[in-house]
Amino acid sequence: MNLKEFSHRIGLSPTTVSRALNGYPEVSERTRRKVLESAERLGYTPNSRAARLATGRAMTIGHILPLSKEHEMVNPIFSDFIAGAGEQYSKSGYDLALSVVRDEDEEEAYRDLATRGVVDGVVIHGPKVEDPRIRLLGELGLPFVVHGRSSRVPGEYNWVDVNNRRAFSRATEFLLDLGHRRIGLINGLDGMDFATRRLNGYGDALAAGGIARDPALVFSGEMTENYGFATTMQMLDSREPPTAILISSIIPAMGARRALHDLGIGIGDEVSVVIHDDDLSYFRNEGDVPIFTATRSSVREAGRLCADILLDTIRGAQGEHRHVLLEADLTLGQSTGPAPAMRHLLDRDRTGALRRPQTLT
Amino acid sequence: MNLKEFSHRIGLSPTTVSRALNGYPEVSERTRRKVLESAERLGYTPNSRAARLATGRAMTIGHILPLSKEHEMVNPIFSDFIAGAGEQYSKSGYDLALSVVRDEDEEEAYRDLATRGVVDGVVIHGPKVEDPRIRLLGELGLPFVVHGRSSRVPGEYNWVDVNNRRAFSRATEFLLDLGHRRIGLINGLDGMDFATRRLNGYGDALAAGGIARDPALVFSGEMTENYGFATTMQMLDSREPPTAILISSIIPAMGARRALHDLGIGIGDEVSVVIHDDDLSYFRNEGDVPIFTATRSSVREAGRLCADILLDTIRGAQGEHRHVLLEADLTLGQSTGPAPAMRHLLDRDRTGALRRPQTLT
DNA sequence: TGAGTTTCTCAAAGCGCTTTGGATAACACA
DNA sequence: TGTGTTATCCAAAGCGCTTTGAGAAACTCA
Repeated sequence: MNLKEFSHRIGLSPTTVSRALNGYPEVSERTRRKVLESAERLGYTPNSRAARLATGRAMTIGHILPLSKEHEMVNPIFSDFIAGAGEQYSKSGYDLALSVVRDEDEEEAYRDLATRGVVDGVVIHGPKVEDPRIRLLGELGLPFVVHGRSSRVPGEYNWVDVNNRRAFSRATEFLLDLGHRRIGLINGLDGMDFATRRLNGYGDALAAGGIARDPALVFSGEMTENYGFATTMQMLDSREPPTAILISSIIPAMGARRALHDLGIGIGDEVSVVIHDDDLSYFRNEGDVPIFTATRSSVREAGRLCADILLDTIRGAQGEHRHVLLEADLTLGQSTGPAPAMRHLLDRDRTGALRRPQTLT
Repeated sequence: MNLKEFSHRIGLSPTTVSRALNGYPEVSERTRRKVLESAERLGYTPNSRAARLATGRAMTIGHILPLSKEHEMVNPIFSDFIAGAGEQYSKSGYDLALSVVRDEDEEEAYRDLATRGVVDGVVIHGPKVEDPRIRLLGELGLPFVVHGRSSRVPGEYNWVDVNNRRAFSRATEFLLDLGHRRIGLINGLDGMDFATRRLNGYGDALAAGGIARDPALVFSGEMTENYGFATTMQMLDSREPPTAILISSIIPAMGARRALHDLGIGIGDEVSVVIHDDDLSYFRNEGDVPIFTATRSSVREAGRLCADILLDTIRGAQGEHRHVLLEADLTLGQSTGPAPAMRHLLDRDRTGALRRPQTLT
């Protein structure tokens, strides 16, 4: 049923019905209620295709899901982010358009979305250092928000990010306080902005503690289970293995755990592990005492925030660009303990931080 | 730039340009090339909003991502499925619309997509036994394909499914052959069609082996890491613990592994584990010898197949509904070995199946 | 009762494309 | 030169809605 027929059936003009449905003030509350109720009863919903053409608004937000060239891997945080953002879109009557493209076609995909007019704005995922997409979208005049930030990009833009540098310097400090001196870092892919910031945070804390950075203890790569396994194996197989490891995501942490178990090394005992936890819905780091000591920040919440900011921008919130910097909280889990050399201090332990991990057997 | 201006600039009529761009035969190859090239050069792309209204086609496929009520969990296979399907959509010039809704609003969401005319077809994810969505979409007249199947639903429909029953009966037989007699099953949520079929497959093999099903060894729930941990703990804490466990996904398998390690039980040694592996891109069960013995079937491939079938249906492939039943292959990993009581047979082992797992230390 | 206000109707333009049908131009062949 | 074919053009309708402006009807208040 279309507007013409519907309005005819309920004895009103198309104009009035359209106004009633779109909340214009020229129609009385009584009529509006009547229209809304009749629409419900007769099952009339305006055709979005027509409305989009008429208004010039797509009422749609675009997300681009790039498949990494190497492993054709999907970003594991993507679906939780989308869940958060999608919730907000629905509330505001917006749809979500998802384009799956190979890495190298990503810029073209943004251009395409813009010129075809199928979205009113987009979200940039996984920004790299000096990410070219930010400039591109500025030129295209398409509103956007970045999940993360991009270092060394001139100008202002909307973003929502975790304070990665701070999170990783705190995590490193925490390990230093426990007496660890050789601390490994299993980081994200080189060139990713978040990975750079985490590396800097790690470096900050080491420098403050007067410890030299050992390149043999720092890894970057795509964050799979196997990557965590292989890097952990490599570190522990070396002449000077670390006593603690920092891991950028819970997924490679699974691999690290597997490596440590295979080697018969106790976690939180002989080797401590701290992870960054995106609070993925299908992979919660939970329990009375969480499995891993972690810096945590909900990626779903970040999705909600990005959506809110983008929708505000699209609805014409003039003025400055908006930024949200989320602090990650450090939560204590079973995976950390004093460095082996520090074990004799255990009796004197009075801080929660130095408590030995619970054992479950 | 719109069609009018573009066609004027290149000295052709809008009609001819539209025909050239849409591949109609009334235009010569020479002109078509000229149009295509000029469009590229001047950056003209038809406005999709207008095209959609004019043609009555949305050129968009809808996917609904329901958030489970209990844990607000996102289906972890969703993003890989989408990656597969999305690839095919792009190739055919289709867009993907994603709606994130709470569980209980899902049917309403399909209705909405249909009446608003924003999609030409939809994919049904995670079908339950007697899933009401199938009937609903039939009534709405919206083309669809189901990823999975739904038992006890009358009538025909398009689907792509793994032979879950066969996969799990084979996995169970495999364990029986290794001498296991008490085999646990950590399954998906009750009521999910795939979970029912897997349970049946497990039951088939036990029955064929003359073994009674012990309800204390069968679990169903949302497939999180913690679920795998808790159920494994519970089973092994019982008076008659299993010597082997079947797990419906690699994610709870992580939890099971954690439980076994915490209890100091050797995997593949004291307790064997077989998983179903969806071949998730961020969580591959790989290695020279895979971590887990597994029944494997790529969910991304399933996404591609679903997309192909749906697009064919939309493009008017008349005739019967299409079905694809994928067989899962059983791949041997490090997580299985003969049942403890069978250990004395090891010397006589001549089959690959009975080979003890490699150890990495 | 008349002026002002509110509510609704009507007619029409416009969004930018697709699609149809008939007219015209260009070309080939006899 | 005429006929038939092919390539292009033009004008116009239509997709189903939004939005505007002008005017009629109903109501409110002095």
